[in-house]
Amino acid sequence: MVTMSDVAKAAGVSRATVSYALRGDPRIAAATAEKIRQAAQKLHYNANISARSLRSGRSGIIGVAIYELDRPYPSEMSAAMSREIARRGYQPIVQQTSGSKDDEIMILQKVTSQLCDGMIFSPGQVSDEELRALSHGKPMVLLDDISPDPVFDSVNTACEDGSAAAVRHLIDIGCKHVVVVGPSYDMLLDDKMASSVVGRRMTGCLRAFEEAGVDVDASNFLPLEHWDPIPAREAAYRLLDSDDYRDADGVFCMTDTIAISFMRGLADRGVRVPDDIALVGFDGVTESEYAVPSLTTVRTDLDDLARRTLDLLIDRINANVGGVGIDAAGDAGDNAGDGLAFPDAPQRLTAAWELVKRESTRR
Amino acid sequence: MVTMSDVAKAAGVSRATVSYALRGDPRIAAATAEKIRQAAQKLHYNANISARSLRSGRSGIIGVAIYELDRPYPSEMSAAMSREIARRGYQPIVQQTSGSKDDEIMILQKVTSQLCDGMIFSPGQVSDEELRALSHGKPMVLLDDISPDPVFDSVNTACEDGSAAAVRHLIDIGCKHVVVVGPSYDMLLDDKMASSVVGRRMTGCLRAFEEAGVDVDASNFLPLEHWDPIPAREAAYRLLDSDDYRDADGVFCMTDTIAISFMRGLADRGVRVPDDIALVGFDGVTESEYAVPSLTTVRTDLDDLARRTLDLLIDRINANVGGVGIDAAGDAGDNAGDGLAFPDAPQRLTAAWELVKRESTRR
DNA sequence: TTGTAGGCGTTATCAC
DNA sequence: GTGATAACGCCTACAA
Repeated sequence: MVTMSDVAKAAGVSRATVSYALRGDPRIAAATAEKIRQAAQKLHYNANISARSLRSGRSGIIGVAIYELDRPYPSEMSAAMSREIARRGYQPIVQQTSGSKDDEIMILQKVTSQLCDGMIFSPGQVSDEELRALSHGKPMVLLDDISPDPVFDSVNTACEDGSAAAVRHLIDIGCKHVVVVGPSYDMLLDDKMASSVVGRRMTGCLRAFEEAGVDVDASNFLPLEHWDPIPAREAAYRLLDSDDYRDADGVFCMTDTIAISFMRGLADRGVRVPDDIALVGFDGVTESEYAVPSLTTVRTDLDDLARRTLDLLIDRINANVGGVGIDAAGDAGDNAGDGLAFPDAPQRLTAAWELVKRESTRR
Repeated sequence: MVTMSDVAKAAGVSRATVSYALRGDPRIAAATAEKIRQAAQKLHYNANISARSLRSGRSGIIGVAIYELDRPYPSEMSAAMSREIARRGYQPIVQQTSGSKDDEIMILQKVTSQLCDGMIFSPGQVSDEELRALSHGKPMVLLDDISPDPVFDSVNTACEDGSAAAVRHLIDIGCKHVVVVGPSYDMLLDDKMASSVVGRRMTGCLRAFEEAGVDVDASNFLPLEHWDPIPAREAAYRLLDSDDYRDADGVFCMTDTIAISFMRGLADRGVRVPDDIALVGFDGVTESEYAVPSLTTVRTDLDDLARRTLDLLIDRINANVGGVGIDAAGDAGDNAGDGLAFPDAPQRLTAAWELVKRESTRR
């Protein structure tokens, strides 16, 4: 391994000078800096991240921790985040939380919060308060976190407006009995109605029903225990087999993956989409465009999502630099939260989206 | 941040004792060790990875660097790798190489080879020799790397046998004119025929054709500049529009993503699968099961792939420890078996696979 | 069985 | 402008 000392020796200067020069400190003479850069280049020098991180607390890495890397939406989102992180001059790393709480904690404790200058996290089981403790004062932006009393910045998908648009579209094309696949009707009574993704998407649906003058009951909702392909496919059988849903002619599935699996379930029974049942999904994954029939969906603009997320995160990272530098009196990060020179209130943004109309609702 | 000193103070011992105890060194008395563990637990102590890595060169992290995280196959593969890495007690991190050579180099230089005890890499543009330099002596296992003179261990998909099975299956169900989508017929003259994924898959196809007594010419191959959805969809139009392929009745696409896009292209023109044209893919992504019609495919067993990959990698990591430390009596059982302090020759394994027959070839 | 001490490569605080 | 020098938190020979 070639270290800073090697570069210093090659350039005939001290280690300190190398450090300054490579980091672009203006105090170093241009000629010296150039000489040092060339020496570094020739030796294929690369700063040791562990050493830098140990000494300065900064690594140049931004971490993305996400649930289920093997599903289309999370993986396309991670890819978009990775690209945007790289574009901002940071190194992206992605981690899979697999949905278990221990896993999420482990990842944050062991890797992300230690190694990363900032984190992008899609919280599953861990509460905001726990996250605060796990973040070690490092900046973090949450995805689709709607907790009533937010601790971190977050960027959300357009749950309400998007879902409302989906249901409205089904009604517009003439559906008389629209069924929403995902939530249970009982959800209405749940106190998480306003603070969870499913609750907010359901709220959007209800708004659309109401605006269209449609009375809603349990037969407008087909609950899904897990938002996975197999239960979603079987949900289609349930819909077809139950008297409650027999005249259903329009279905809104809360994710594209559910929609595509549901569509497969309909195909298993020979039900035609959109002729017999029209179908709308949510997310706008690539797969939705290539399905047969292609899927109408509420597409989240992932590039916009990534851009907004990194705007927030990098602002916080830069703010932290100023803060940490003066931070001689221990880790004030926590207790000074409501004080002066400290971060403003958590922001909450929504990513751009659009309803993409395709064959599954073409009538 | 709570350091080892804090734990030492809380437990009333020295830092060294804490280090030994937490790493399970048998020299520490059981009672002392337990006391230390409890103190660490209570203080929520977590070893600082940067410090550990700087001092010992080991971080407990294994990195996966892969091309295009937003495609189904790579993302499902990364997820399988992540799970297996975690199962072995390491922390997984995933990075997207995006296919550019600079990117691959950057990732290896700046992050992976520095931070990780071992790497799993799916090489795109970088040659084996360059990789050797970039690896900094850290163990690495390559995926689907078929270079004639391998430097690293690798685990491959069953390119030849899998492709042969795909083509054979199309012939078995009665296809008279099978077209392989992906490679160009000119590939045969290419010197990378034996050392690239596309070349080896093509070799498998040729074997199946030959065994079936089918004469092959350019009309059995439909080249694809990029293995992406849009060109694949358009390839279907090309197939239908060209006289060369007019009587094609069976198609083998070199990946599932190509197959599904191609199938979409056929649907655009009202061509029925499998009635008019039968279709086989390669990979076995989840999506292939939910497509309509469901896609017959050469499924790679990703769990098996991950298992074999980590068997190789962790062996090398442990061997490296033996080499680096002066650990005389160490677990020589593994590494000192053959030869001296030098690693054995690169191994090359193939992941389990199966031909999954589905609707797209049901006749 | 446990403590002491030195150093991993970098950055930051001083002098010069 | 540049160069010594001291940490950052941990690991590990060696001493006790």
